[in-house]
Amino acid sequence: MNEGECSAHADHAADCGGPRRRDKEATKRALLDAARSVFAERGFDAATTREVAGRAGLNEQLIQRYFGGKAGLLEALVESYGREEEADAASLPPLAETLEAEIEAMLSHEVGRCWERRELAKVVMDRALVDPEVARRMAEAAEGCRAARLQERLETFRARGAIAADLDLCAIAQGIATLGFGLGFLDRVVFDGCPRRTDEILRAQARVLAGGLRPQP
Amino acid sequence: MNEGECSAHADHAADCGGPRRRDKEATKRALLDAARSVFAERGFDAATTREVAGRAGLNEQLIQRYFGGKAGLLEALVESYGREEEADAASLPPLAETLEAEIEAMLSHEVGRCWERRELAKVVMDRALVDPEVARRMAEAAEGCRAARLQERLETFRARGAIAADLDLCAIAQGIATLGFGLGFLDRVVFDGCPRRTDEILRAQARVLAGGLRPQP
Amino acid sequence: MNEGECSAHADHAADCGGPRRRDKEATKRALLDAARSVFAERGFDAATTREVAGRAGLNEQLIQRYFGGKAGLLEALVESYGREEEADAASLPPLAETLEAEIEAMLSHEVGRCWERRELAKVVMDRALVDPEVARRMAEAAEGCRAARLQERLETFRARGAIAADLDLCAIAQGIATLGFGLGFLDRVVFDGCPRRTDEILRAQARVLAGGLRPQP
Amino acid sequence: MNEGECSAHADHAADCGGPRRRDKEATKRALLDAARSVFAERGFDAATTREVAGRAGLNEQLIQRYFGGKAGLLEALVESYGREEEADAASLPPLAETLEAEIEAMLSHEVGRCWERRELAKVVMDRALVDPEVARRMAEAAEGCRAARLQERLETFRARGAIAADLDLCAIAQGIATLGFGLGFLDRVVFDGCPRRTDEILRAQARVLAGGLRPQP
DNA sequence: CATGAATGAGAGTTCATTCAT
DNA sequence: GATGAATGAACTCTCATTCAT
Repeated sequence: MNEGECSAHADHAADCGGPRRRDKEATKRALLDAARSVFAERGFDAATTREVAGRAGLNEQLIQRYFGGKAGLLEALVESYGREEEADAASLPPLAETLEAEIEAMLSHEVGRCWERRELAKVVMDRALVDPEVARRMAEAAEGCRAARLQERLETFRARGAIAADLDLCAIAQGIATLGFGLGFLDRVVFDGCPRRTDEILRAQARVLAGGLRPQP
Repeated sequence: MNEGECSAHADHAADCGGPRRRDKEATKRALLDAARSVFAERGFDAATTREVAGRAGLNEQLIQRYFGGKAGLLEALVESYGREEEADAASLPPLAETLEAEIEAMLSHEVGRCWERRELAKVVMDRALVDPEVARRMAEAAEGCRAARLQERLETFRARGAIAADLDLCAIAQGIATLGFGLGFLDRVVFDGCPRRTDEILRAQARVLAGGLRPQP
Repeated sequence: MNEGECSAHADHAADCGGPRRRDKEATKRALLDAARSVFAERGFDAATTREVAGRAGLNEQLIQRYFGGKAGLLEALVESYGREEEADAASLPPLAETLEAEIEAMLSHEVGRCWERRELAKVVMDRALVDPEVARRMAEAAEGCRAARLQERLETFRARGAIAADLDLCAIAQGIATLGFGLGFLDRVVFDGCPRRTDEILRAQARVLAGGLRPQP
Repeated sequence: MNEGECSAHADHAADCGGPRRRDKEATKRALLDAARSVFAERGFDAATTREVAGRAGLNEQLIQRYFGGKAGLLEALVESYGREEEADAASLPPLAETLEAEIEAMLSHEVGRCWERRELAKVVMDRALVDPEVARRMAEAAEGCRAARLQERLETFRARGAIAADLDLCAIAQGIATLGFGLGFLDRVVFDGCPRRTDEILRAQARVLAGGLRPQP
């Protein structure tokens, strides 16, 4: 509680040089963390600023100060969702050896990411259901980042002759992206599905899809 | 109770002279219709019983009387979702000629149904995000009805020799079901995607999947 | 439930000659009994007509029909309180042999009556606290019936020379009446006092009062 | 907190310029005063927090803030009743010269106190009628404070030889306490009796009781 | 900068009652 | 005559937010 002055923030201890420096950023981050957690648990509308502040161990008033209110907190979270999606698209694993391994890896990666970001994803989906603007941004992240990147990678395989020339890779990439999100977010996060079962489904799909993409003799 | 006297009331229009009174079933239906609409639009938590009653053209208190409150209204909707899913599983189109046509038809059928039931689906998804019990029931409906039926139909095709013997059809059916729901509910309903685009994706997937399922020489 | 037609009313079976005769009076009585019980238990304001009707096994609407509403039910109870007080004043035990025995008997009688009528007394007191008109009628019953009767009996003892001539028997009778009601209603009914303890107090007071009333040499 | 700055606030008059704000203790006191008044007037159940806040000239929400709701306000009042009873028992007038004067003084003191605390007493009695726990606490205050103190004083008179040795002074003290409360609260406060008449009754009782307590030759 | 005090709006629910069957 | 349906009013309480210290 009272070791120095920045002790409350367990992780990003960073440099607390000045007597009260950087508290502002740490406070904002603590509020966002708490909000993500509370919003995910209760839904945005049912969540209260009191609980958010309480979970962050901070005064309720700071939400007003730093985010202009509950809505501002949400906006910041939605923004961070978009940013993380972009960041993630830039850090994909290297291309796999075979097409089947590649599809499996992409699906698996997507499922894993949905799980890691499950709180944020729940918050954003919760709002997307009622706020078209949020839905638009969520769709953009899905299509612009995930599907686009996926398509690029499939094009590479086509260049190697592993995929039939007459297929609409854009549509196929979108289908696979939708499947990945469906498996990762809906089945695993929302429906609390068994991870092993998801893996089986994912592998079966990868095998069939790879088979279907291959140029037929 | 008996035929005649306002028995239909499909769209609670005041088509029987006086203010639509003294018809318990019609009243309940009107409230459920209004609730589905309002809950889908605003989300359950943000929706108010006042607006539900207003949209139904009925007194707010009747929600308490017939459903025991706002929560009872929701419960009735969630129940009706499950019931409709079951009913739907019993009224599928006949098997298609080719495997590709079959997969395309099933995906298309699922997408269409998601669109027809979009309000109810939004309401249930909205709750599934915060209430594990609702999530469980939603998952059950998806797997028990959709995927199971799909698997049966694929088995028929396998019996005809159109599908390789060593494939895990259960996992594949689940994957296709997830894809269908993803395309129908997420892409079309939530993300407001273009119907034609969804169709293209759906057809591309059907073609690739059918190709991949076929016994390889 | 269905033995004949008047089976529901256990006590006043009386003559149920006609097919539905006397049901009206029995219904009113059943409602009053239930109301007395519910009002005493919860207080008038917190009691609901629903519970009253439920406890009587009758339709809520009959309260409106027969008593004009919840307030009418109360009015009927307050009236019956006054009537019972009067009736009681007319059926006192015969004069005791000694003055001490007489005072003890009167106090004891009052305490017993408070206990028998405890529900009704609670209802009336509950209203007397907030409604001056009810308070007036309750005071009238106390003074006009109890104290007046008590004074008469003390006068008889004075005529026999058992009470000093210069005492204000009216004031003394009122004091004893107040004591009796205090012991019977407050101590026993409201404060749930032990009956034996009340008896001891009552006997001690009777002895001291009788001693003090006796003409001093 | 400290002296100066609106420390008194005896009658929440806006005597410190701005609208009586930012003074927690004064706010709580004003709410309690208003609640006592409103609850006494209407009864707890019929009273509304709106009227309490209105009479205090404060926002309704502060009742939630400081007392956790309407029930908390009541609890605070019931507690204060117990505390005041105790405090009062510690500040009795000195022993009178004669036994008769002593009994008269005690009765008179009790009646006076009932009158001063009439609002609070009505509130507590109102609840004691329906809440056994409140009744228990009220009985405790009556017996533990009033009767016990009275018995002590009578013992002193017995030690002086003014009271017969064989009398049960505990029972007699309880009887006199009940009489005092009956005269003060029931007759005067509830039944709105005439103060002079109460005095007459009280004096007559004191005379008779004193006579009866005296050792008989 | 940070915090306790204060506030207005509004939600769900309960209740006694009136309306028609 | 009796019963279910319907209704408007009101209440307590919660919440996000603004005001001052």
